[in-house]
Amino acid sequence: MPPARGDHDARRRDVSEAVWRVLVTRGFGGLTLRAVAAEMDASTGLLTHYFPNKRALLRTALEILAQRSEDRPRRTAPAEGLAALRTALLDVLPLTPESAAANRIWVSSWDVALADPELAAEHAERYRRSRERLSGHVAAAQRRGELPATAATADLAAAAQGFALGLVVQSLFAPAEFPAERQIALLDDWLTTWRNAAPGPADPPAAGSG
Amino acid sequence: MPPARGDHDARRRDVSEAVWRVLVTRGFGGLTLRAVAAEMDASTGLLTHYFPNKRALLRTALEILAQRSEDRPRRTAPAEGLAALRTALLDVLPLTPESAAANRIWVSSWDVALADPELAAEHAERYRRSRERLSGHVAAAQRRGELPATAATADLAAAAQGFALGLVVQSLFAPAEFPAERQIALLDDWLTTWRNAAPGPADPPAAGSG
DNA sequence: ACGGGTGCATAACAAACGTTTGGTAGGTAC
DNA sequence: GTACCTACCAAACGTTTGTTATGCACCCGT
Repeated sequence: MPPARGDHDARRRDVSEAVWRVLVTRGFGGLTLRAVAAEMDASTGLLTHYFPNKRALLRTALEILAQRSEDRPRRTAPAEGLAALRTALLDVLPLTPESAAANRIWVSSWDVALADPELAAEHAERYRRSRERLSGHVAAAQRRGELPATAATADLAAAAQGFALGLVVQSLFAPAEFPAERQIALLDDWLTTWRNAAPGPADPPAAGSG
Repeated sequence: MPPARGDHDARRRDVSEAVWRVLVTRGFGGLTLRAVAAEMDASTGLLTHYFPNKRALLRTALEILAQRSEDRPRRTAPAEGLAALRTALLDVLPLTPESAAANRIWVSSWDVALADPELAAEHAERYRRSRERLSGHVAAAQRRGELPATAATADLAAAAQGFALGLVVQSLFAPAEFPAERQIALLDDWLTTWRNAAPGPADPPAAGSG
């Protein structure tokens, strides 16, 4: 039996957290084994002991990133329908410094991910799942008459995710222009507009035909 | 007088295009002087002859990226108001392979940009200008009653840009799920929903109440 | 036609990179 | 106590990075 089996996973988590800290300050372009090792006052030998190569380290870093996004202290749970959708989107936005750091890493990861088909597929899968989760809330909201039932559920979910993602990017580059209150206000305006379209005061001229 | 004055700028453009091609396939993480040199069948000596260092090369690469976005064959011009806003957003979306490549590079650039305050500031400025351009169309649409006058012009412009940016990211990672027609449909649904909110089911049209 | 400066390749450079190796400390099993 | 396995360090490996130095070929004004 290995002497310290439980320590193994804990150590891996230590490494991942050091990776996290490096990514926050230097991005993926500055992610090197030496930087990570220095960040945790260790040697590169330690890293290679727990990860076969840099790619594996990077992969688990992205997993940690995804997990942190899921395990992050959720704002609420009991809400349903449109309120639940709002909550889910609020959880994504960089409203706090911690969330801003996490989002910063997310955005940075898109460079490596887009350059590597395998990583791109994993990222795509994550966003697909996120969209499915949102779809659940959208569907509930549609049943409750809080969102227009005429629109496709998946389309509304995609629009919601897109709106949140875009707002994240804008906020990261111009934090002064997009303080937390404004991000929330923009989201609420958007949700309200869509909810007001729910009963539908009749939309004959809507005409999606370009 | 230099023997080939016109050639100089032309050569710089050649280099920039090679940079472009490298970025499309390998992203900013794979942008090296040797890769660029090989891409244009030249040596690294040529690169250093036209650019003092890699940072300068990267900087002009980002400028080329911005310029290409501006010089790209615009869809139309005569449109005004909501139609102009729609056109401007359509110009951003990755509806064609070329636009997808350009957007891919945009997204990739966020990693280097976020890690470098100077580049981040330049990026932020570009997005701010883009938002201002959109604001012009939004304001016109509001005057025409095509968008709710109750909402702040800047907020609507920010929401529009956010929506487009987020849709770009989603489309890049899941091109199969977001073909051009769906991107357009999502955008039109979004615009239509907002336009239907313009007269306001409870608000008198164009009433300027505080 | 001929010197001078430009345009660029060739080649070297130190630094930093990911990875590999040899070895030590300390715990567990027998 | 002996054998062994895990955890880890220190150092070195060969490669790739950005940058610099040297030298040749061409075009130009004179």
